Amino acid sequence: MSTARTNEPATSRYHHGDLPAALRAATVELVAERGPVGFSLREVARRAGVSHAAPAHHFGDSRGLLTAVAVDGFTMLCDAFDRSTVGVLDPMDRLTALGKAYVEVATNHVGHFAVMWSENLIDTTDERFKEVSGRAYRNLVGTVSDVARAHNPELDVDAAATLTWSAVHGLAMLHCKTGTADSAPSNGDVDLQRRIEQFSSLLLQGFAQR
Amino acid sequence: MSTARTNEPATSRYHHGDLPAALRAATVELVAERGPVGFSLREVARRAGVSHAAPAHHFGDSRGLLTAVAVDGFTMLCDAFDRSTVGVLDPMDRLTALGKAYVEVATNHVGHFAVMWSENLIDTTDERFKEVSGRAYRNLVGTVSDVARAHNPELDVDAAATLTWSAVHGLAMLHCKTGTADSAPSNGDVDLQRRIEQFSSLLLQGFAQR
DNA sequence: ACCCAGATATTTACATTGTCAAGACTCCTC
DNA sequence: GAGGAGTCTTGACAATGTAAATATCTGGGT
Repeated sequence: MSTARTNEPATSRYHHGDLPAALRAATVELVAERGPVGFSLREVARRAGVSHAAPAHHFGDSRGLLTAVAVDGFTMLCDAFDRSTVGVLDPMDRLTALGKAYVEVATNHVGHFAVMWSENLIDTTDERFKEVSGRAYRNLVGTVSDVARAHNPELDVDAAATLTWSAVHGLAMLHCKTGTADSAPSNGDVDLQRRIEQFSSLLLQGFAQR
Repeated sequence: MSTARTNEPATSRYHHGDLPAALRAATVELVAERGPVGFSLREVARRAGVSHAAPAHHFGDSRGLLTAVAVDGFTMLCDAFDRSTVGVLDPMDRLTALGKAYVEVATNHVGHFAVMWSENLIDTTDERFKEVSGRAYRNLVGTVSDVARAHNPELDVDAAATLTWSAVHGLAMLHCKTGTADSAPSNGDVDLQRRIEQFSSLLLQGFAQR
């Protein structure tokens, strides 16, 4: 009879089982509630049911944990990008699909998303972070480039890509209200999904024109 | 013989002279150095040469001081908007002028700018904040609306305005690196001024098309 | 000239946080 | 079933934000 270790409540054991995962989850939850600034290492430890110094062993410091969460978020974004464009051939349709995927991640993973763009809280020089965030960006740039190649050879690809990235990022930022109540310039009450379609349409009209 | 109060070094006096202004200045400086997260009320007080509790009397708490700085920033933005469009009649030229003014403020007032968009650190329900940030936004929306009226009656003004705001904001965000070293998706080495011109061109092409 | 009320700044105090170092516990391997 | 690596806790320290009590200055009325 082996002891039913795996069925025992994690709280009763000295070793947590999968503390890193629990800490990531608690972080995401906390950030979604209080915003990236309301994050606290000790509160995360509290929610995971461990002592305040436990996270250090797995993630180093506060920045390390948040960076790990940011990497998770960008990984999800890359996956969503890939899923959204599989089988889609027309470059314009692909670009629209990327936009929708971006919004989807921003909406369904508010905690991750807020951390991903809190550049002051994470280590943007982290290798894994650079790799995965760069991959997401390159996916977008490549698709914009395809649009140009297909519809408008004279398009400044670099400028168009930056514009697209800025627009979709700015939109997500304006829409992503974590922690604090509601904010200033009013995001309007138009839902995000519809918004991204409008953006795609407007941007693509500009891109396709020669 | 009146005592030369006004000529004495401020440090020797119990009363500071204009502490609110000194605290705002110290805040802007500190944020420009260490980013909005590196901000600390005690450090600001230290730089202003007063005790750590002095700011409370003028700004309430930490959030109050940052909110005041954000209001200053948006006020400067509104002023820059007004200055940039005086005498400019064509709606498209006006819109481009607004974009340049925005970038100018973002570039020349990094500290203010970082605080303006740190929604988690300021009180976005503050009346003065809502007034002045709303005014800036309305200025932009109105101009986009004028573009539509002049060149394309069928343009969805609301969508176009949000896109413009998102784009210019996203760009400024990606470009505005306070505190931390350098960041991820690489803003490229194209300078901001040129970038905003490219954006204007691309966006306006899309807007003008029917 | 004097004094006092209100504004301004300091001092003291306390709870919270991030990080470090030292110790306790557990699990796996030999 | 002992040892060692990995995991978690405990205790401590400096820094921070905020509140309350105290000290100092300023300006105006008498």
